[in-house]
Amino acid sequence: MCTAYVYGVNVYVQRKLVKFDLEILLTYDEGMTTTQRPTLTRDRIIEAAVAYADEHGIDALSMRKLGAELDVEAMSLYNHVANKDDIYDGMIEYVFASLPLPDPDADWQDSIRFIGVAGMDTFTSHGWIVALLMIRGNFGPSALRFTDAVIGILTNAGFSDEDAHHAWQMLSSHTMGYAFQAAANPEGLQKEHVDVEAALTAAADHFPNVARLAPFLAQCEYGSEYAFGLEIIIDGLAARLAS
Amino acid sequence: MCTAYVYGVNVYVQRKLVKFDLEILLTYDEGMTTTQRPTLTRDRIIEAAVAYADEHGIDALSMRKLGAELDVEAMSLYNHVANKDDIYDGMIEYVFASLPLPDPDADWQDSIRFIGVAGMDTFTSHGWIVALLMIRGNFGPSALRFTDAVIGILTNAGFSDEDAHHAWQMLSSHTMGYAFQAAANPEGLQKEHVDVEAALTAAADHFPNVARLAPFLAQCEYGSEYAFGLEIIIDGLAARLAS
DNA sequence: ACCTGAACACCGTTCAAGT
DNA sequence: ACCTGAACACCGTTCAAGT
Repeated sequence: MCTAYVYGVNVYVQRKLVKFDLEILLTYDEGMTTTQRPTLTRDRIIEAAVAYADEHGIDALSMRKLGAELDVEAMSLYNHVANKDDIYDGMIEYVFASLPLPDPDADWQDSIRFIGVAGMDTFTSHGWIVALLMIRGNFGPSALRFTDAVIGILTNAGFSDEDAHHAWQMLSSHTMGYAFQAAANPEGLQKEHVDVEAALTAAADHFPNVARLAPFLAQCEYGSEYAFGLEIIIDGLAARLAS
Repeated sequence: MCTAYVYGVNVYVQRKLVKFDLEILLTYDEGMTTTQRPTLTRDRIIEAAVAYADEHGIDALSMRKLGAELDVEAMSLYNHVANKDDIYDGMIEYVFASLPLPDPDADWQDSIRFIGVAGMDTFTSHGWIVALLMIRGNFGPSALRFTDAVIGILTNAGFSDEDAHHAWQMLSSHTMGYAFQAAANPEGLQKEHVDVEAALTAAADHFPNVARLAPFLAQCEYGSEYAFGLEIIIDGLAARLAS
């Protein structure tokens, strides 16, 4: 891609690794007689991995393809990253670091709502995160910072430690459950899968209830479904707090 | 493993593919002068895949290892199964087929509770199912049968189609969310991961709330947490039904 | 110090050749 | 009809060799 590479003359070009910027960089490179590429760093590798997984899915991400994306042999990655699991951990950290936290003065219910909706947004825009969390867990600093903030909101609201833990488990399960459903949604699946609505209506004889709800199931808006359930959970927690 | 194999003289030995039975079969085989193995079928392949994934995890499952488990070359599997995805679909079907349905005369709240707890049990005893559902979706006959039953319970209880859909999404997200958490739980993760409780308490300076809840987080009983949340959801749905 | 090519031990899958 | 061995195009990762 970069047509020439002068060894030892690495000029760092500040950029994000989105496709658009990448093209600009390449155009820029080709205009030069002596071209250079930005030095390889762990951060650049992680960003490239996130961008690649966003576009092609996590299963398509390989060390060789990631290297090609960065204009480098796969083996060069190992100079900046321990192994592929290390890249996975970096990707998880990257996503959790991007989660916003609410205004500390806000009411606990508003805070929980804000965090929930923002988290759901982030997780659905990086559909691979659920799969990654299942393999690697989530104990990086950003994940801990996030967990700490939510638990802090709950205990400040008056929940006991035990109830705060209940609430945390419930909220995170609700969020991960919907993020999972959104990611496992046929739209997100491989194309070779049969059209779902057709499959559902075809099964009308044996599964009348499913057939009747087929329109709802086929065009489910997970974001608003999530919000609907979140209100029920918040109400339930508030009732428990009041008693 | 089977020392000799007389071509064309396959005697089917009824058995389940659990380790114990396998050993019995092998002992039996070695005692015979002319040994035989059960004919290969799709069902036997699926059962072996489920047993293998239960024991070694879904990532360790490969066509070659699965073949070895069945005393056959990997390529023989393709005579009974389209490809690995087909095996995945069979494994999902196998799990959903094992889900029990409640007494049709039971109260809707008891029915939902029964289905939820039984589902959570099944999903946690096959920890790989969440990952598989994320790759392949769940539109086999048993999954549809299960979905149909739950929706039927809700509509019989008086929920509108739209509210039944809301409730279904919420219940399945809750269940998949907890199944996900249980599967992503450090106990289920690779051993090389750092001891979580130690990591949490070490982070005490920066994350006081997490540190305070460390005991709860480390020894979380997902089954009872699930049941706790399920009650809140059922209460919320009942309140919505009453209004 | 960082990048690379060849190599190793694995994958899923195809296909012609066996019985 | 079913099983197999060799082969192909991929993996993650190691390591000695380059600059």
